[in-house]
Amino acid sequence: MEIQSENSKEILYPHVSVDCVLLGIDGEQLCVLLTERKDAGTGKTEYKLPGSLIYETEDLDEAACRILNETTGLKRVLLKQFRSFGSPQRTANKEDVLWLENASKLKIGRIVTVAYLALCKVRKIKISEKYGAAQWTPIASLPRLPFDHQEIIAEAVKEIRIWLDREPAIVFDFLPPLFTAFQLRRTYEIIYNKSMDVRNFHKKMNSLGYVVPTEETEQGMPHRSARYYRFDKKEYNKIRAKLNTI
Amino acid sequence: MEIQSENSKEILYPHVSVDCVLLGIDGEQLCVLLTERKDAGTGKTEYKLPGSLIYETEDLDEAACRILNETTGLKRVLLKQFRSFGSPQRTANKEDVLWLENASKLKIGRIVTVAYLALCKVRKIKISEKYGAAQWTPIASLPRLPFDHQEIIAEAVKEIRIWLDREPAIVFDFLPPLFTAFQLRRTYEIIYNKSMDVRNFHKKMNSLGYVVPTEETEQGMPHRSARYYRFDKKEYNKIRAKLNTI
DNA sequence: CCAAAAGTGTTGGCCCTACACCCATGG
DNA sequence: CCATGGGTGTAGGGCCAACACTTTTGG
Repeated sequence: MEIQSENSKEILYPHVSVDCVLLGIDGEQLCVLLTERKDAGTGKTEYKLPGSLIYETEDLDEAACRILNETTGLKRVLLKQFRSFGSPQRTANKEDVLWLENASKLKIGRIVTVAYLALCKVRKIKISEKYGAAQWTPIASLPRLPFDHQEIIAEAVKEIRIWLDREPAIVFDFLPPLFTAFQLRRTYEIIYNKSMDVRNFHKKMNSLGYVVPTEETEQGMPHRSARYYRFDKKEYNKIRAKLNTI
Repeated sequence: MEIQSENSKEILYPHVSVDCVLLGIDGEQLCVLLTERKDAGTGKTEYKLPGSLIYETEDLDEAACRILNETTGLKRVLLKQFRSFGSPQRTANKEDVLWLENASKLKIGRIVTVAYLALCKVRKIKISEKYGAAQWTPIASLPRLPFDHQEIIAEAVKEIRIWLDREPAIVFDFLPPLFTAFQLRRTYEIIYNKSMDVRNFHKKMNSLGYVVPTEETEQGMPHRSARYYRFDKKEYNKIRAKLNTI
């Protein structure tokens, strides 16, 4: 991905946007990061997916990284393009269009949006003020959202399971560097929405090779302290590389 | 998908296009359907993926169906959106842009394209003349292609395996209604690019439940005649439905 | 009767599932 | 000492991979 000059970045391309679905786990729930927008008429606070029109000279992946960075302050997060949405009905709601026209200072007709997906540690998000405050919201209790953001989120939730099947390493994006077996298991349980057998989970986890036990343990629990594990990325990549040569 | 009036169909949206990668198996090779385009300058025949700008009031899936129909005469083929391509470099080649401007009568700047994938029986394609003649070309020996069509095809080939893993029924889109075990096995071998054990393949095929033997056999072979099998879509959907309720 | 491809069974390994008890810690 | 969650082993079943011979047919 190349660095763009500030100049070329100033021209928006008002036909294509990028929206980012950032998923995270907060306690017991799968959450999505929403940013605030002020309603043009009522001034009421509403929420939307972090997203923006793309710039004239910007690649889609670049735009997604930029949005992520502007919204969360994060860089180097693995973003995956997962689907484009282009129904002419997307801009059927006049309030949504009006809001976007105010925000972009451009006449908006139809917009095709390219949706990206990323997994995050809920704690890591720093609130950037460029697009207003960001907020983690449980998937199960979303507010009314503009455009087809509801549908985009629903598709994203379906997509993470498929993605996780092919790239198991991404679960660790949900977790801190040191995590307990319980945390990892609970993460899987929340994503796949089913409970898992504790013993089988331990066996599987230990057989993987890239989830390695540390000597550290959780402190101050009212019961036996849990061991911390860490994700060994080098080992993971070694195993991954073998797969690709088939 | 709704029917559009002819009127609204006449206005093109010169910022987003849809390209279709139709894959088929011709004898021993994986092939892609390309359409002809005349080079504006030299008048030389060149090839490209079937594709077009979208119309103002057309959904992306609709556009993909339209293109498929205009190119091949086929309807009701399962098309899957698999990725969008939006590098500003896509329109770096001036010849490509010039050709598109002539074809569309519109000023072309940047274009984001949404790529679709479908599997076809090579025999079934009727040549439609709206976009020029269509031609099956082996993936292994593609000519020079405009824009980033080469990259799109490469991604499509990666994508079918993933798709096939999740939706086994799509192999039958490659095959005639009656097919031999050999044909089905060879289809898998070509797609996954590895050979398979004959006995294990038969066992697996027979255990599936939705590949059912018929009483008909291949005739006129200089050896024992092979049984024809058929795909039982009802049975497949029954099994599929069970999966989704988990 | 020969060449060429169709069709068929068995075995062993691996992985997944189901299932119950003891261990360490804090209060 | 008790309540709470952490951590462990084993047995059975299903699925996959490896492997060789007999059958049918046309020429």
